[in-house]
Amino acid sequence: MSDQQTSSYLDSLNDVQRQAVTTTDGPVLVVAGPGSGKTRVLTFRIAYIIEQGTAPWKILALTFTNKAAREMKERIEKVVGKRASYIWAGTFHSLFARILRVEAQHIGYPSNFTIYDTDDTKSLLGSIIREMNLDKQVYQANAIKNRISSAKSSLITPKLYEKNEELLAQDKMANMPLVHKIYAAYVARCKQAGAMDFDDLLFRLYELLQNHPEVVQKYREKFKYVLVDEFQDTNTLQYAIIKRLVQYPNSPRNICVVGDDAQSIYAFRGATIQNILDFENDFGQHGIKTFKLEQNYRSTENIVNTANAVISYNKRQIQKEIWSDKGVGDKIRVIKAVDDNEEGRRVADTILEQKNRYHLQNSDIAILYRTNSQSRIFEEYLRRFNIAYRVYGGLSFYQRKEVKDLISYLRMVVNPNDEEAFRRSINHPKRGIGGTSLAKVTDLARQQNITLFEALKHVALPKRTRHAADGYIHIIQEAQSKVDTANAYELADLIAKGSGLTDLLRNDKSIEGMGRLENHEALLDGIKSFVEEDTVIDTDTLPDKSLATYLQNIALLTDFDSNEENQNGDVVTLMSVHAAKGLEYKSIFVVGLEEKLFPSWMSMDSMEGLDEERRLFYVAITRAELYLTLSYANTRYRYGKMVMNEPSRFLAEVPADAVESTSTNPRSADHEYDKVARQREHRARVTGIAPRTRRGTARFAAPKVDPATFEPSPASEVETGRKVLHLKFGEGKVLNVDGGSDNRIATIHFSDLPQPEKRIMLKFAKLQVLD
DNA sequence: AGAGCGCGCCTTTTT
DNA sequence: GGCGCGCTCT
Repeated sequence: MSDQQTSSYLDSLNDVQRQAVTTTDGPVLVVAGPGSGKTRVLTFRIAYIIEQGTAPWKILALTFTNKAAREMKERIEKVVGKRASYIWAGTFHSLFARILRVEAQHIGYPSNFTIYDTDDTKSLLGSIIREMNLDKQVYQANAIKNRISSAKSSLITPKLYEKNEELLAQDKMANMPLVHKIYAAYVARCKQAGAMDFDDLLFRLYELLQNHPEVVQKYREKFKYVLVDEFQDTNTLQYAIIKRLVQYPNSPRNICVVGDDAQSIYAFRGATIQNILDFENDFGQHGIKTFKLEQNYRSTENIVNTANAVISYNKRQIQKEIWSDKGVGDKIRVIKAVDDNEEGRRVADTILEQKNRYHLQNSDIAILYRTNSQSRIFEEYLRRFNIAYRVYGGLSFYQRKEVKDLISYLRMVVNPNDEEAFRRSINHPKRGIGGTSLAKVTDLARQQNITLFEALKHVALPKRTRHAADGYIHIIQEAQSKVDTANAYELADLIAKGSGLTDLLRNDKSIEGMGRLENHEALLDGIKSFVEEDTVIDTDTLPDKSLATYLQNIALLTDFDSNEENQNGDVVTLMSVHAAKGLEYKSIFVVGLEEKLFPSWMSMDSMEGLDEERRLFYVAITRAELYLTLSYANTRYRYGKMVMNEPSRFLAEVPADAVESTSTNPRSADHEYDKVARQREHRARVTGIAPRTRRGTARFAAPKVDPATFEPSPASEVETGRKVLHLKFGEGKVLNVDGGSDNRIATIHFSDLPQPEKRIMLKFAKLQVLD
């Protein structure tokens, strides 16, 4: 790459940023305030390392969300080109899962292991608690899940737990002395099922690196540069893994961590800002360099000063001075509403007003709340005001019941040991295998130490039930027999029809039922587009379109990630403050600023809890570029009961001179609107049909090309220079074809796309050669 | 074995 | 105010 290009992006940085980018060797700590260009530093740093001659696949960049990773890769690609796709950039969970699949045999797991999500974990814990004859009111699956999760995050195995007086005492206090037994059983059952939960993806990797010198050696040699984003949100376990990778004799210790103690908001998940302090100790004697990014390029002075004032109420923090030169800006507006309905209406009303007055797009605006359940009321009023919106978080697409039902069958096909998938699919659709039969199956499985699926094959059952069981076994095995030849969509289609799931949903004519069918079909569409149109992403691992690969891909997706291609609509964003981290909007509404809600009642009994809530408020405020509106309601409905709320203490911490003095409440909504709204509300109450929310709708793009006239050509005809048509991406020109004869990959330029260049596997893609 | 009904829990935040 | 689970009746 030319010096010119190098200097052009380095020139766009300020002094500290540039030093943070070019100090590539040895340990580096970057303390980055909000809006200080942290992502720019990270991406330019990686680009710079590549330009200095390091191969992209020797760089490991760890983030917390897929979105952050994707954004980083895209921005690096703009500087260094397609080489960027070889960088190991991704979330802790997804990259570690990738390594674990390769190394699975070392730890006695199949490489096709299942990833248990939160529901699977809770359900398995429920089974264990039931089998141990414990009172589930006392032993709550959720609480135990958290105990186990934090044990794993602190590197405590069941064996260590059993010997840990402090943990045992805590459990006794909570009247749950047998948690350690449940923990041990849970780990054993996961292993037996060939499954890992989210924490296992970290913990098992840690154990792998700990116990297998040749494996840790391999990855130490592989990763010459390690970068960690949002370091303040790492937990002990994550930091332990990082250290394992970079702390060894004669290591260059090329590690760069970027974080902001003021934005640490995941302590509840075991994250600890202690890691930042420890980092300075752990790497202190190896010439650690610290850079503080203190200039905020995002927000007006009013917003930055408010944020500074608020965070100063926290005791422990790394000293820094965040400043802005973007001008004073508008004052902060506070909306005081009598109840949650009025809050919803006034926020929607203010959004309209801002759109008019400042010429804002919907996409310039976000509403942030403490708990996902608060979204409903805003959805309602935005809909009434005809403002397009999108809700992030809450139930993700892949957590919907009807989606999980089909996926549980697919999981059985890939990993028949998967206990939770078995339990979920065995009697849904109903085929007459209820509790009694299942108990027989479970008994046999325990007796002979075989999986539930194996036990089902051999257990003695009444004739009718046997027949039903054979039907279930047949459909799973039929799919299994094709697993090596059929792609994910062919198998999913076979299962959807063969299991009776599609028919079951088709026969449900209720409104909810139709929504479920829609989601079921959206899932199948999604699998289809995975098979037909997916581009090459993981160049490192074997790219293929198998069901196993599909399941691996979706296991770690959140609501955020499932629809990046076509979410560019002009919509107002609604999400929790946690989900908003790293994002920015011209106008931000932080709502529900009430005691017991924000700060949450759960964290109000401790200083640490309150400090974390305050950091959360800090994160919320600092998302705003130009306009910040805070709102609260005196009363709101909770569990259908009206509760009174004091305004949040955080409101009192906002400097008075930053707030609009004339409390210019937005004029109350006009009467015409109110009348319509009331009528609609009345109708909803009478019919019992709630207005449909937008959450349940399908999110997969319609093809740009008319499928009726589309005629795919044989892959062999796709050659460099050819003009081709792609169902989803439209017309494109083949720039290059590489890869072996069996695995040809074409680089195609689609002029209609924001990111025109796609790498497409010819084996699966359907392309029509035009000339 | 399944349908129907009532009870109780729920709401922090996420990979 | 809604959902899931378990109990009861068929």
